Amino acid sequence: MLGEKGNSKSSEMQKKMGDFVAKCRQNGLKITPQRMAVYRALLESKEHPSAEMIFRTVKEVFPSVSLDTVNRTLLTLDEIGVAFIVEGSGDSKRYDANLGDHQHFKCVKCKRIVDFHHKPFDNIKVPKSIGENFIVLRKTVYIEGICDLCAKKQN
Amino acid sequence: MLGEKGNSKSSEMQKKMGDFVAKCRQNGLKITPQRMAVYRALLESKEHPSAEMIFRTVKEVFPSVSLDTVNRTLLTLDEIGVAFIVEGSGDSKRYDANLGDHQHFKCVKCKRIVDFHHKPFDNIKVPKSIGENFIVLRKTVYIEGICDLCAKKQN
DNA sequence: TACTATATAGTAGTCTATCCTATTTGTTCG
DNA sequence: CGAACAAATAGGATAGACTACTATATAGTA
Repeated sequence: MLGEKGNSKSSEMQKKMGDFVAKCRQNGLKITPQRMAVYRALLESKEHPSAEMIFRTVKEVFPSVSLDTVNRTLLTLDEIGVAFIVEGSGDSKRYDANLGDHQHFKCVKCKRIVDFHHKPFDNIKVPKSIGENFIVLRKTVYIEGICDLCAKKQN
Repeated sequence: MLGEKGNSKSSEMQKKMGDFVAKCRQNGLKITPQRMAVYRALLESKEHPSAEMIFRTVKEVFPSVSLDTVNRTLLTLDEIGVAFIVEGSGDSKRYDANLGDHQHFKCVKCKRIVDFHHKPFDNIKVPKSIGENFIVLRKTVYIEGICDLCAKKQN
């Protein structure tokens, strides 16, 4: 990309990288150049990249980096809380023939999807910034967590 | 969901199958036994099954059915509006390092994810039925649709 | 019954993500 | 500063989800 970043942006970045190093140490994680590069690539991306996209970016600095490293690192970022997996992404397609109003809770462990129905969630108002520019097909409240069965297993 | 009467189930099912046949004819789709079996399997499932789960069920009636047929059929069900793909499922993992409050709009065509921030969505109250039984990790308003760029392309 | 467009089975291929193992590298501690 | 150990990595193998392809079969119809 052309165009140098302004000084404020660059120092902002430096602060975040510093915080990241601290967070890694807190969690007993080693500071490897690959890990730093993955986090930096994610920070600099304005999209919400997939592992593959990050992989391509990091490869420019570390031609020998493996996709597995990128995947592992991204999961680590999620685990230590400096990044997260965008809601709902990453699992196989699931189907629903119940056309009535309802919402879904999804267990991040066992991938079970549980229906619930909370009337206030049935008709959410779409903010102007979205409604004016995009065609909205669906809007829903989506809850993720750990279901009762998986919670029991952990104890 | 709660509140389903056992004795009315079979006639309820017959009605839905009849509606389905009508919907197929409306859309010029042939009534094949495989298609009926896939829809029936989806209707009867209380989970939100994946193609693989439906495949296993249908295979009990049609041992020779192929996974491809199940996949195609499920997509068809989505297209004619008698079923749908649970929000957010089916795409590759996407990452986000922005920890501030915000929500996501996802384009179903190009998979682009656009941030927006609508303050009323920041602190959604979880209904008791969920909060009491499950560990809630994330709750968010999730909007799906077609983005401006993809909408242009279609014209 | 015969025709035609659609649907299907079976297989191959693609894409995503994880697993495995030998090797390398941070970090700690002497 | 240098050795030792645990953690991380590269690269290839593997698994799973989905799509593409093609020859065959079938539903709808005239």
